[in-house]
Amino acid sequence: MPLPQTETPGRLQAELMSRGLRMTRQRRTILSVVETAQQHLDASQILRRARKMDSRIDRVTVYRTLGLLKRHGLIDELDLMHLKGEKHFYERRPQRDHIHMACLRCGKIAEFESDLFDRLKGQIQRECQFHIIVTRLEVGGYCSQCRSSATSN
Amino acid sequence: MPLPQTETPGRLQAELMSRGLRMTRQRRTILSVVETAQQHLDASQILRRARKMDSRIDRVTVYRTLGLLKRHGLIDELDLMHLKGEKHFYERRPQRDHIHMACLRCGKIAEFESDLFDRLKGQIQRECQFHIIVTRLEVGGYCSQCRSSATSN
DNA sequence: ATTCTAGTTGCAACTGAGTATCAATAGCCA
DNA sequence: TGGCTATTGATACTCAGTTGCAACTAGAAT
Repeated sequence: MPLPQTETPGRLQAELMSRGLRMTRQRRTILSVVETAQQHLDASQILRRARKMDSRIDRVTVYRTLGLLKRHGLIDELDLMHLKGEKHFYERRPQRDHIHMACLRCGKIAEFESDLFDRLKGQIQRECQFHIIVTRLEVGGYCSQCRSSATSN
Repeated sequence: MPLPQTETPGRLQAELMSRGLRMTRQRRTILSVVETAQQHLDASQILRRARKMDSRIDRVTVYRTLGLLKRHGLIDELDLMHLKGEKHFYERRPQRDHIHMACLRCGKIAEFESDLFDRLKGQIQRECQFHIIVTRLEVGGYCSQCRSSATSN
C-alpha cells in the first residue's frame, strides 16, 4: 500500500529550518528522498536514492539525519514485524496515526486508520496518565489473498 | 511493571513436547529462565541466567530456542521502542494481548490491557480481512511520575 | 562581500545482535 | 541397547548502526 502523499512537499525542510537547524546540501537531498517515497524505505535504500541525486553523501549522514528527523517527531520508525531482518523502515509522520499490517506469507504491508485506535490512545493517556509522544502498532498475520490461496507453504 | 505470573510453570515445556519437539537439557534451562522471568529479558540476559544454572550452554542455542518459541507462538518479541538500542526483549505470550508503554525519560515499561484494544483487533480482522497471528502495540511517551517532576532534561 | 565559528560531514574503525556452517553430541523411538 | 536424526557448540561471519576525529561549511556577524 503506497503512502498517501497528502502533505506539501518541502514540509520537512521547512519544519527543520523553523527549528533553527542548518540546511545542508546532504540534508536537503535526504529529506526529498523521504518526502517523495511511495513505500517504506530503510536506511540503505534511502542512501542509494540520495546518492543518485548527489553521490557525495555518506551512509553515516543518512543515519544521522534519520535520527534527527526522528527526534523531532517528523518521521516514524517502523519494524514491520522484522519480516525482512532487523532493518528499520521510515515514513513521514502522518496527521493521523495508522496501523501497519504485515502479511507473514507474501510480505505485503497494509495500512489502516481506525477510530478505535484513536480512542484507545485517548484511553491510555487518561487511565494510565501517560503522555503519548509516539505509538507503533504492528500486526502480523495473513492478508485476504494469502488466506484464500491457502495451499502451499 | 512485573509480568503477571498467572500461568502454570512448565507450561512452555509441555507445549513444546506436545508438538513433538525434543526436550534437551539446554531447552529445559532456557524455558525455565523465560518462564520465571519477572521482567522483560533480552537474549544476552537470558544467556547469563541460563549459564548460572548450566554453564555448558551457548548463546547460539539461546537464539535458536527463542526463535523456536517465537515460531510456535509461545513467546512474544518486543522492541520496547528501542529505548536501549536494537536488542529484543521476550515475554511469555499472555492469554490476553497487552500494550507496552515505555517512558522516554526514566525508561520504565508499563503494561496495559484494554477492551478497546481487543475490539480494535476484531475490527482489523473484519474490515481488512486480515487473519491476525501476532500484534505489537508499543507506546513511547512520559509516565505520570516523569510528567510531574517536569524539571531537568 | 569577507570572516568567523559552531554545527555538520566523511572516513575509517568499531560495536553488538544475530546467522551460517559443520563436525560432534544426545534425545527418543524401535 | 542401538541407531537415526534433531540438536548443540565452536568459529567465523554478516550487517545495521555508532563512534571519534579531522576537515568542511551554513549562516550569522562584521
